[in-house]
Amino acid sequence: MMQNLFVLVDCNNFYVSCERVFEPRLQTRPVVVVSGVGGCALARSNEAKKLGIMMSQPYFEWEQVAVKNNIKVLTPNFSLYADMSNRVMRSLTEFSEKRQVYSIDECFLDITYSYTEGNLFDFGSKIKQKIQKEVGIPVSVGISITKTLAKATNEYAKVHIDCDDVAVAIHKDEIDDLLHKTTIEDVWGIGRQTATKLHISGIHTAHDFANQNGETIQKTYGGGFYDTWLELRGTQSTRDISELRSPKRSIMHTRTYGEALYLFDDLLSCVASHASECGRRLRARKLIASFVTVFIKTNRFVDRDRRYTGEITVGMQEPSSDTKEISKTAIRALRMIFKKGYIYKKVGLILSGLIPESEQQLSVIGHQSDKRGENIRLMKAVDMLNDTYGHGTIRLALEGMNSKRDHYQPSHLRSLRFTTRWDEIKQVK
DNA sequence: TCTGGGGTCCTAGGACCC
DNA sequence: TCTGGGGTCCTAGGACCC
Repeated sequence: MMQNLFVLVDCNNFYVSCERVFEPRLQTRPVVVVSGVGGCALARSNEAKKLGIMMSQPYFEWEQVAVKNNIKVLTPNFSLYADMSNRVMRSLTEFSEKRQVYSIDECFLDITYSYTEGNLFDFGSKIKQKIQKEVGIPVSVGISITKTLAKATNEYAKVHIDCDDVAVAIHKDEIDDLLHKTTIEDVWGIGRQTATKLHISGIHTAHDFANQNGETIQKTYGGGFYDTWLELRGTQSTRDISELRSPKRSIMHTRTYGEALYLFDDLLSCVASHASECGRRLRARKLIASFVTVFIKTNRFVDRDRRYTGEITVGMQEPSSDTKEISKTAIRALRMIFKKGYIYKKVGLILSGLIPESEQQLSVIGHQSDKRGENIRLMKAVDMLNDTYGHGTIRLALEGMNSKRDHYQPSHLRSLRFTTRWDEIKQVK
């Protein structure tokens, strides 16, 4: 039987690396990209990691460290990252036709059939060099016989400096060694909760886990973990790994607000602006939605008796991408979950039951479908104007005009959109 | 004072059917 | 006086990922 071969290419400290491509002065300085002003750490340069800043750690906990060590703190520039990601992924097509873009900074290549001869380590190095040269982003490469093992191999390459960011684990002894050196929480698919349970059972490494009884794993931890168990043992699981993954299942927009929201009307304008944003993304993908989920949450760090989460999913009258319909449904949902007396911090909206626009049922005849045609033209006009003149130029009256809750992205900490905006292109003096 | 946002999948339990 | 069992679908919530 032929052995499968998977490559995982993972960009190192991706957001930070993108920033450094366009601002070489940041090359030697510790850099952290945070989720927003006063937010959590999303990406850290190696220097910042060494200073002890943890992933997702809130800014106020490391503010002192940042000041003392002259850390450059940036808010994210997602249009830049998305564009850089596309460049990386495009460069990778040369190495395999079977490619799965797993996230903005990770890509699996299935080279089972395309890879014929030569040293796999050299193959990995070639990938690394090409991406560095063409895009300027440093990557790590892990190669093994299942995707879960390729993930672990990649992690190994990142941690062990002598690997030079490339590692291969194909033969039994190599895989055994890898499993011994991989702690259980570093296994792909095993998070904090499960890791805690496993530690209690005396399972501390990937090797311990792989040597459990499969049936016990399935019974105790569930089917998802059985897949992980199989993959660590070198058997490809049934998890779908093809490029042709199912299309998007949901679209969501959520926000944590700086100020306290306690009136129904406060939440109403949040929900309305989420509806607009979700509608815009929906239309950009030429989809219509069947269900709207609304949730409202109080501060999760507050005492239990002051905490509340309301969440409900409501069907649309008919699937649609019309912001007004989405908003109407969302407000109906909000009425069902709103409780007076709580201080809300987070409001979100999720659209699901997504269907291609082209499959819309023409359910109603007469004036209603005329009206629908009118609405579709209206939404197109709104999207066009907002694309041209900026988000929020045209919005629903409910979203409010002068609200502090406007979708204001503080841009003074954000780098320029070098690759997607002519007026922000990098200038050479 | 301060603690992100956008996703997917699995499971348990209830409703309902035959 | 007794009160099956299997299957499916839906929902809420949890766990995990980046």
